[in-house]
Amino acid sequence: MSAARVTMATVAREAGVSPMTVSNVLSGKQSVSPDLRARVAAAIAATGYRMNATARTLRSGRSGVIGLLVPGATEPYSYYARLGGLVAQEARRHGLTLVVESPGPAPEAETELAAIEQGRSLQYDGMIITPLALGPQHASRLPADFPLVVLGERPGPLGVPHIGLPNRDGAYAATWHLLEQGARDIALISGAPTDEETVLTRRADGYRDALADWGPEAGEPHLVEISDLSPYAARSAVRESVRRGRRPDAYLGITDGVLLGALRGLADVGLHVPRDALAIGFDGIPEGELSVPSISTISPDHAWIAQRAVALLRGLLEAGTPDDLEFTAPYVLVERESTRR
Amino acid sequence: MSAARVTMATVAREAGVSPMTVSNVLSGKQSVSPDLRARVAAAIAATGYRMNATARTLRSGRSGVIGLLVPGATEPYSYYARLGGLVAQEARRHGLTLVVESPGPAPEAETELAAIEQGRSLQYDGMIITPLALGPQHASRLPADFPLVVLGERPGPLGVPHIGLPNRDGAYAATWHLLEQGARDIALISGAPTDEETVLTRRADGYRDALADWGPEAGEPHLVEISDLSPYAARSAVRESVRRGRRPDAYLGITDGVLLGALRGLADVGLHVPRDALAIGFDGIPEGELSVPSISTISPDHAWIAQRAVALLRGLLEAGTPDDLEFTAPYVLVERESTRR
DNA sequence: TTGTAGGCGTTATCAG
DNA sequence: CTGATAACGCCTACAA
Repeated sequence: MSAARVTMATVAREAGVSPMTVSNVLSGKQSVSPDLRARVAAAIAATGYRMNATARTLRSGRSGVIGLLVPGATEPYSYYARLGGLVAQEARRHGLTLVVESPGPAPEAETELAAIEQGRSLQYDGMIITPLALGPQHASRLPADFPLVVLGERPGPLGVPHIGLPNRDGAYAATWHLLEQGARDIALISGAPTDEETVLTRRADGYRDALADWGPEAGEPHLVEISDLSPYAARSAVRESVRRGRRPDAYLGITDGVLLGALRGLADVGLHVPRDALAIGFDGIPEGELSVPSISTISPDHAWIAQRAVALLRGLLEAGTPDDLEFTAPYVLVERESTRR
Repeated sequence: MSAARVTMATVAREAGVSPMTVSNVLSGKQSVSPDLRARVAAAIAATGYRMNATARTLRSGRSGVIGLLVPGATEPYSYYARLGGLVAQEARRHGLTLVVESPGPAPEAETELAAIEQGRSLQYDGMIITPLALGPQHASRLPADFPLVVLGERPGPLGVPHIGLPNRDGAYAATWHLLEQGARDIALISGAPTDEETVLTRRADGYRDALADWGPEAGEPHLVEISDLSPYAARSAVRESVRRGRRPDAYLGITDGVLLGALRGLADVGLHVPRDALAIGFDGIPEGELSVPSISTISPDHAWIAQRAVALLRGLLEAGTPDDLEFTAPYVLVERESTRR
């Protein structure tokens, strides 16, 4: 005995009304008399009916689902896990469902494009994306008629709303804070510099500018180079750099995750923060408050970003391209144990 | 000028074939002559056609999407973030797409049921769920004809495949390890005990049994009670318990996240692990390897769980209910700094 | 306020 | 190997 399919027609028959009336009751669009409304509700309960969202989407052209594309959300100390939660909450407030797509942490343009394609294919109403690998050269391959909001450094100027992070200014503030705390030999822990403008180059700019503005006694820029932005890479890179005799009096981590890996690397060689070196990160992940020592950080306003991203996407859905396309998230410098002498 | 809709019919016209042939080329079900295959491919490229997965799902009854329901995946130190990544990877290997639904960390049965309903409504082929609040009393409200695989403690015996964690045995092993390392006053950091069988009660059982088996000198069971399973709750609970004069020589955290919060709480009052107390957790989250000190833990085999969960779900999709419904994940005790004298 | 007709884009089925 | 037909479950548009 296979369970009979229950559709709106089934419910309609049970309630003695037309399918359209069932639809109206469910969507609450048209006004339906209380009598029928009750009969339909009873019939739904009796039949165990559940809406087929797929059919609704096919017909109406709207799914009520938005996608969030974040790289490496399942990696340890990922900034994106936190952001994802806030965006989901904000989406729910507006009656939208959020689904998260998270390709691996390796930034591959094809993977990112495929994830966008998939969201489009699944008829998401739009997506909020954080491209890591997409550059201006891929701009033409982004679907033109698919609402997109870009977070973080953008792949060149597209006609797409964009929420940037305060990368340069934040890194500047972080570096300045280290200098104020007495640091005079600050190492930046980051990936190899590139020609393109990325989050790495922007933050490195802020770091260098701060050192330059402070004056000669701020010391020269110095990079502890890591192969990827994982805490693991940072751990071994910092450990080896210390073993090779490099002993800066402060570290600026390109992300909080990287900085936490660096702290672990320092512990590996018996060094202690803030006693032996100061340290500050970037991202404001919650784990930074719980670590020992807790880490100072540049914390962009994640709630602001989530709210703005969803608002921009909703604007795209309802009103077309807005006037203002460029936004930069506010930030605060959070001072914790890792920069306290 | 609005972009014209491009459907299979458009492609078919461009290629001079029927829509059915386009469908066959795309799905690879039927064999199509190389000539037509090439013409269709060219037409797809020329028109910029993308499949509408919604329509395909409606007609075929299969979406190729499976849902993963994990509570609090975006919370700091969540065990589920890690697991989600592995399940996604495993699903991809089988041509399935995984989407993650993550209600907040608060265990509310209605929220969990709603998330399952939503997955069903969106025509997911099935879901892998980790119910926190669902109990036997909700069993009847689970959709009967919707493939489900349950992870963790199950809401009573359902006719549903279930992968359990080695909760009792793992907690036993963890406690025993602390005893072997010399601990004689071990506190369990956990939520208030309940009547129902939950992850909390199972792990507490293992803890108590190990103390009993060791003998009188193992000391009495002692609970540091936390209001929820977050690291924040653990931090304040442990800190306050120390301030009230409680000074056990070891802690067993009900989860790694809880234990990391506890370490932070100990640091708040100037206590150091492993010098002043030993500590071990449960879950094997990657952050436990990176913290200072790194934490010993009971680490269930996450890859095994992910693989088995997807295999079970696929079995449900293709072959109906399997013979074996009950599985328990293997685990290893990972010894790190937090239990090294 | 309620009902009827038709189609959203795809694929199952079966005939050619 | 290819194509015509119909249907998946719902909602837009319009009529009653």
